[in-house]
Amino acid sequence: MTHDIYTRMRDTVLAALKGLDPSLPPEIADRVEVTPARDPAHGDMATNAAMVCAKALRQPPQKIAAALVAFLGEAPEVEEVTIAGPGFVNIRIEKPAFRALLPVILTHGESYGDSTAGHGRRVNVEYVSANPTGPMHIGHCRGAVVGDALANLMAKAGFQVTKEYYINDAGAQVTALAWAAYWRYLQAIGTPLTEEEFSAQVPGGLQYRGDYLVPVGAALAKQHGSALAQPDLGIAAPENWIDLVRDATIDLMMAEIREDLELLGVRQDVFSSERALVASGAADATIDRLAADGLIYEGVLEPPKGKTPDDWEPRPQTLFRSTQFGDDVDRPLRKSDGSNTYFANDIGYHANKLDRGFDMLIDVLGADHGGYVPRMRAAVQALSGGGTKFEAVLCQIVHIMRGGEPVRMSKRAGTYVTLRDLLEEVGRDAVRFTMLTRKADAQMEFDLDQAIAQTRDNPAFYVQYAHARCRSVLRSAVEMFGAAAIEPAVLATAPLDSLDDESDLTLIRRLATWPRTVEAAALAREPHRIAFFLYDLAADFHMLWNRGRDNATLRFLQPDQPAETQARLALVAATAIVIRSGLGVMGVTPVEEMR
RNA sequence: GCGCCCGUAGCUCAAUUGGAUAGAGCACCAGACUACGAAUCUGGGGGUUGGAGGUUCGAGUCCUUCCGGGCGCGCCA
Repeated sequence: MTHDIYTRMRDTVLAALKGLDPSLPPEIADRVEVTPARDPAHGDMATNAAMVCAKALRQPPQKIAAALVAFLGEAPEVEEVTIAGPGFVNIRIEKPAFRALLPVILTHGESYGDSTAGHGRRVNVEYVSANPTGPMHIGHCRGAVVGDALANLMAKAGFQVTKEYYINDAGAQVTALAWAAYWRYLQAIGTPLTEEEFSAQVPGGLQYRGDYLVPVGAALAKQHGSALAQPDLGIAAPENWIDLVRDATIDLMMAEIREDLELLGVRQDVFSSERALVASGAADATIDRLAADGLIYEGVLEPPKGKTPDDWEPRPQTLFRSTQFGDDVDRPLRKSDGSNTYFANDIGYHANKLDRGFDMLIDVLGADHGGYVPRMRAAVQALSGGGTKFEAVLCQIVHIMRGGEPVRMSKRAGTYVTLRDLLEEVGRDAVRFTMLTRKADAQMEFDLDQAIAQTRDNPAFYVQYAHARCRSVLRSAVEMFGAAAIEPAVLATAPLDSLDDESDLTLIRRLATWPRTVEAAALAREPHRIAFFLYDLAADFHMLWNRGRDNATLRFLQPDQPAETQARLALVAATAIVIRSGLGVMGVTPVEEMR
């Protein structure tokens, strides 16, 4: 049986509707929902059933509502049922039914809130996937946190999740990286060349001038001496060193990135290399597969309407018929030098994921890749025959704010903020929590002052503080009554009738919405909802705590009232469990104390 | 020019995916420490949800159209 009392009530409502008309169409029944009441004056929950079913049952909503009132009024745990507005049915639940949730939470621990909504479907969540051309920066951070939390969330909601990182280690950018690392190598062995002289010799000029490659150059020098250079320490023929330098540099950069991910608390299950994929011929094989289905052709694209690039010239290209699957234009797969476009390789990669048997592929991307989504969706649809869903979660840009002013990101001005800088200044927990306080697809301002603040306007702090307070109470309880007093199994048997204050019940009702919050957030792919839930839960708890100052009977620990104390400890322990569970989804530490 | 995303209190953002009187925090004003943690809490003012139409029992949410911002638009990834 589900732990979600709203789902249970919905089942009861559906049973009532079936009683009215056994032939109620499933698509109508699907629209019936039982939701927590927004206003406590309306009761505890409400259903739209009467309005939704009016047409199918050929009866006015009021009449259906009246029938529901009669039926639900007899249902167990129901205290009162009323009709409101155009046909809402408001339901008030007996308090013991809500209180009964506490033993459930205490018994199940953090698995309370787990859902089976995912039906064990195999999902691949790909995120971060930064080029290994430098350390991670703020731009990567949001995608990393959102992807990681989304994966955790979907796992909790009953999906079988694989976390994946796609290493973009093929193409022109890593060649440019190799040249940049080679420059640092030449410097390390004392080349007479100046940076400008060197740059003039590099195809496309020297990129990646950041000093993070200095250690790479030093490592190459240590291992190879001057063997990779000309005898005069000038530039040797690229074919003699470029593969070696590129491989070594990518390895070192990836090691760096993995370290950054570790510091951020992100651990992916699978790292896939674009270069390995290309080398295996997977991309070309996939193109052949599409060609066999008649989805590849040589053609000439029209220039974009209204804005023709200056250097536009009609050009025959190898194209994928993505328009057959809803894309705006067909997409090129080969560059003029015959090599694959990024898209072609990415098709190969997604085919690889399909071969691994996933039912669903989710890419967490930067919003600047939004235009890329339709073509990838088209490719996955073509390759899977529509059997596998492709989704993208787009992350909008993050603006860093300090002292009310935006921090301009500039490598030259030295205000470039790496992920490591951010973590050192703000801390992992605050970074992760703050990144999840906005819908992914909305621009956000990351206020450094706020993220460091130890006050209510820092949600990370506020929620962690609530958890710390819970643990503080439980520690005190151990001192007062012994360790056995806070054993979940013991607390689960506590008599709970004394939990009768409005703030007690508000907190319990909040705990009751945890399962549906998890499920809804997972199905909407919106991990930020967990952050908001926890913030509200923390607020309920802090409020109850302070009520105890005015009203001693609401204090958690009352040495002369063991029964009441036990009930309150059950509430505190259950709250701590749910906070811990939610923070677990977000990848934030549930701290024991804040001192 | 076309496509996608967005526009909600002075500011930063929510809104149970079409539900009832649109909610929090910050800022502002007024209050609460004899406490198990006052790093907290209580109360107050603040809104034509960018504008205008439409769909229906019901719209911040869906459709149309303007205005304003972001991103993208053939061999970058």
